[in-house]
Amino acid sequence: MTSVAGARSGKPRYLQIADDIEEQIKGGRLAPAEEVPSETVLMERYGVSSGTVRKAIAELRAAGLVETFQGKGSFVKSRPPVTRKSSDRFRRSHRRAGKAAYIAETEQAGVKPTVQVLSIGPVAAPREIAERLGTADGDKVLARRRLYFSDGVPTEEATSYLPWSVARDIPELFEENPGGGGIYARLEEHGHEFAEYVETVRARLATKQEASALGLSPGSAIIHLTRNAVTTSGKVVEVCDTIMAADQFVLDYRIPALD
Amino acid sequence: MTSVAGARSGKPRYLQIADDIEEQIKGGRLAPAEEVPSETVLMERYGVSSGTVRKAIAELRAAGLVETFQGKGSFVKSRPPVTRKSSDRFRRSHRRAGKAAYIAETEQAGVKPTVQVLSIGPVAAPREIAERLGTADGDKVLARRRLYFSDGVPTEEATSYLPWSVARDIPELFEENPGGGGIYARLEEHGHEFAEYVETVRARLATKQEASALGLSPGSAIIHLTRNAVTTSGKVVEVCDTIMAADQFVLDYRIPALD
DNA sequence: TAGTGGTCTAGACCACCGT
DNA sequence: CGGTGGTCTAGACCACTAC
Repeated sequence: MTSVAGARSGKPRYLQIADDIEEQIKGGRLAPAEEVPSETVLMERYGVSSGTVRKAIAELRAAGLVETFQGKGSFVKSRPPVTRKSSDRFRRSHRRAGKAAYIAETEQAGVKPTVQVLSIGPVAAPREIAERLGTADGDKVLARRRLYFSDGVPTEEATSYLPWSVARDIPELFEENPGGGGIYARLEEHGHEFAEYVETVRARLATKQEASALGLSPGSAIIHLTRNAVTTSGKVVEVCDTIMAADQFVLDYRIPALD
Repeated sequence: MTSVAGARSGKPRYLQIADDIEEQIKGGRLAPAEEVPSETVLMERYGVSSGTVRKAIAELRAAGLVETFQGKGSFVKSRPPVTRKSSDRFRRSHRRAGKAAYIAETEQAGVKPTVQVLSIGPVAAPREIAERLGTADGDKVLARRRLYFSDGVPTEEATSYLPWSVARDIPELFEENPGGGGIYARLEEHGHEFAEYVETVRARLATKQEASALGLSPGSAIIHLTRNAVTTSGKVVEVCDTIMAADQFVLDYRIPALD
């Protein structure tokens, strides 16, 4: 019956509560990784019902300030270090030094990189991938799916697609560890000399699957990067499709001035 | 008392409802700009209470499929055309043809571009901008803030910063319309020959201000792009800071293979 | 004034986590 | 087991829109 609620001061109660907790976080009174008071406690403290508290927490989650775990509670997010993806990470000199692109760039950021291979094997090429590879929709391609971690935190899920005609001759591409310098080094050893890489960047909200794969709260932003590796003969020998947690990456690109 | 609910088939009811409506949209049974049935109707149709219907609609809103207006209803979003930002948009030939970068790229996408100048004038350089320009924090710089529209829909808010020492000699930079080819054409006319542009891409959720400036629902993803314009003498003569609606842009970059 | 979405209540049961 | 968050109900009142 109450009703009461609503716009005592213009602003919805759940936003007032969210703002209050946000200030406590930003003011340091709630430290990173610390547990936010439970819903029961907050209901009593603010004199509201469960639904209102839950909307407030949902607001904080959407803002990326807390994450919640069923049965455990809500916790202040610790802001993880940013990994900078700079556009010189594909230099041959890195590969000659035995470093794949991911290792080269994250080491630079002072983060310990690890990789987990999720699957390697033939698949039917999805439409967009086939278009980029210049093959037909559904053609057999080699897919290498892997998950990258920075200091143990999953940050990036990447799938490389290679035309079967290219991949079948290079046995290392079917190994979990393709050897020093990564798959690009192996491709160059087999006569595929790279001329350029073309990257396409999109950003959007994470789907449920992506969020859980990267350990994100639903509603987080992700960067979707697709890269074509183009050889001097103009052939696309690899397409890499990557989903990254947006808050952990900054992408740098240099564009030469042209006429 | 009921309770009932919960996991009849593993999946929460509100997600089932959201999925059902999503299929109706993707299957074309709910056309773009069409009104989604009202909450009252949906409550009856699915036999659930208001809260459940509201969560389902919230899910669709988060996925960017519908937008809702208080007192009017929820409507299927018409998917606006994607503007592709390709990395050759700074070619001099575009400028010689009298086209600024934004015009060149959106025309290509078949969209009618318009620009609204929000402000032009001296400001104290924010820290990150000063760093990029190579001046001191708080130095006087010329700021040009403008809002870009595609087919009348706000899509991008950009602020250009130029060192005062560069800007003061070029009167056109203080005009709303800097003339054919945009400010880059004027800078080149005054002896600043560009060597390269360095772009930094970030993605995150929109703040409240950004969301309202771009007409987005809060919680939408945005792309934050910052560009340095570097001359052949190595000087940064402009820094452009841009906030874009993530669902309206795809960024393309070409990275030459280097040793 | 009738209909819409926006907020809120005071409960309920479920699923998960720790002890 | 008790505590946590996750889902849901069946209402209520408020604010806005359209007629």
